[in-house]
Amino acid sequence: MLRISKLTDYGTVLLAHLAASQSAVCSAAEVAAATGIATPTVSKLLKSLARSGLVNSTRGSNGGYQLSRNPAEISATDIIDALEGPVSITECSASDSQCEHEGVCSVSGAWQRVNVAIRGALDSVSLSDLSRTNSPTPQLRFAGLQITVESKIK
Amino acid sequence: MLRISKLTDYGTVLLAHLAASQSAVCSAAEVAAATGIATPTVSKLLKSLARSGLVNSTRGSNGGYQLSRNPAEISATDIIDALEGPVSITECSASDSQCEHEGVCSVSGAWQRVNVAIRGALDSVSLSDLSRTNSPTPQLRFAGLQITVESKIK
DNA sequence: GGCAAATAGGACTAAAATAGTCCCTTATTG
DNA sequence: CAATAAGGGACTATTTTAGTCCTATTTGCC
Repeated sequence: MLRISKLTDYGTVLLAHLAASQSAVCSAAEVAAATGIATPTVSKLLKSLARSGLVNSTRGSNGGYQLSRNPAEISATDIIDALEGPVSITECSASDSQCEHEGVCSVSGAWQRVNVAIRGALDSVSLSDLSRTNSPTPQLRFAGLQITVESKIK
Repeated sequence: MLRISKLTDYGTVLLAHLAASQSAVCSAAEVAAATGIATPTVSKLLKSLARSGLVNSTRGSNGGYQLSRNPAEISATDIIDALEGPVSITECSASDSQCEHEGVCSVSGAWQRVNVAIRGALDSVSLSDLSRTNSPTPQLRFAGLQITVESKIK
């Protein structure tokens, strides 16, 4: 339902923990203990985050992970790109189009506007925003509809 | 990956067809024929759209569906809400929270900003925007990253 | 009245994406 | 050279999404 995956949400929690640890090197096991997320999952996520350059890894004894840059310089877009691939609101891929409806579809064009706008929204939120302590979740209303916005991991 | 489901994309195509049919009543079968989407699927989607009030239905012989209001007054948010439930970027539900990580999670708060921003973006796009004829899909770049934005049904 | 055309609703199956675990390899330190 | 920790990937399980089908109800028309 237009939402990020659980793993991406977990990933944000991990990054927030690393941000809080202020450049100290944390092992996957430490992060798992601190966040309550299962160790193999933490391990998997940190590996992905390392591959995409959001965290630096050190191998060997006393090794672990640390943020590669300042939390203020890591955006929600960066995190989502790292863990789910590039944000794109609709699915079919330009290169190997397997869509049977070519020539009939009258839609496609304007989803781009949506996509750019969403990307802009995501760009404007940084990891430091995301890791601020949890104020009591207000119930927002927007355009008359209730918006439920909670972290999976609350 | 932060994308709308295929069914929602189909739904948009159906609505675009109804918009093009200028208030004439269209049966599910007609719409299916016109769009190339399988009849049972079209039927299912139009039922949902009717339940959420985006289209009006007439039963019986010569019955069918038509838009309940002007295409300019139907936003992307309306469509997504109707077919996927309310937009919310993270998952856990306020009422029956089953999240095991309570008290540990430092994140949750700011996803709200993201969510409101996304909702704003979606609100700014109407069905009439979405159904404009398909200009040759440009390859956008945004913040250095390639954005792939295509309709599943192209 | 009776038949045909449509939607309403929901049950069900199939397919795909997501989540989660585990094993083995490689690097580093003491 | 033993212990610690990340790297990489295979694999399974779970959940979500997609898609189909069946039966009931409503309406128009002959």
